[in-house]
Amino acid sequence: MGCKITAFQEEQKKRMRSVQDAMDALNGKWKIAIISSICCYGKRRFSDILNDVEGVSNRMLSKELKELETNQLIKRTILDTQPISVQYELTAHGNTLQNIISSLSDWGIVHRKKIIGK
Amino acid sequence: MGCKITAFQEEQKKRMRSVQDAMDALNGKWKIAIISSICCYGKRRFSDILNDVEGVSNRMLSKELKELETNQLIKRTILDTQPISVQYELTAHGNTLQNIISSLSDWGIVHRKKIIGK
DNA sequence: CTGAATCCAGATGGATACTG
DNA sequence: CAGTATCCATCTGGATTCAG
Repeated sequence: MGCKITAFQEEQKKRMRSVQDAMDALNGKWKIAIISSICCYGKRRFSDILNDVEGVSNRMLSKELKELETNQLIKRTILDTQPISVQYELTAHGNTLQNIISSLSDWGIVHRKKIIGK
Repeated sequence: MGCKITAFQEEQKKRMRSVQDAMDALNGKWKIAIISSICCYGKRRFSDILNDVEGVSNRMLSKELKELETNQLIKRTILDTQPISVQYELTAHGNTLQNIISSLSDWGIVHRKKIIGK
């Protein structure tokens, strides 16, 4: 079993893993909205994002921001203000998401029309 | 509050919703693998996919297939065999996912190199 | 063979209160 | 302001069993 097609199957596995890596980086209830907010304004403070993203709690915002930072999609800067404020911006790597997000958005629009109606 | 930028904000909201629609359609632990399996072979039976997708249980396979069918990404056909067998294939709409999946895969490869190392 | 039903553990996310 | 800590409800997915 699995002789000639093994190499092909390995390719498939890698492909699936890559897609999953991408999905994981984008997953979580608020990540897309958070990225949009930051991307939109260039630089954005914690409390700004908290207002931009309708419905998110500070707990979840903090959590998702941390994950985005771990994935090097955003950069966190503590500003020397009184009281303290923290600024977030997309990294170069985070900016490469824009193509993906555009593709997903385009497909999502078609998909919604197809499934829900219009 | 929110006067001139309202239209812009509305655009943003739509965009975010579209991305989310796309993510929802692709989400779930096994969907990518299931789509890959079906896509790969063109037509595939339940038990074939169960073997292709390493680790999936029949419960989850059934569930994810149903969601994919609800989203009109795959077509389900009952074959008149004894015992009964069921064939799955991508719909035209499901095939339009290939671009998205390619984009995600490409980005995922870069992302993995960036984050994990290589 | 192709599922559906049940049970159960762990992950996810909301509400609230608290800290530096 | 920018989080952290705690508690709790819901969701997700695995194992197993049952059914057409």
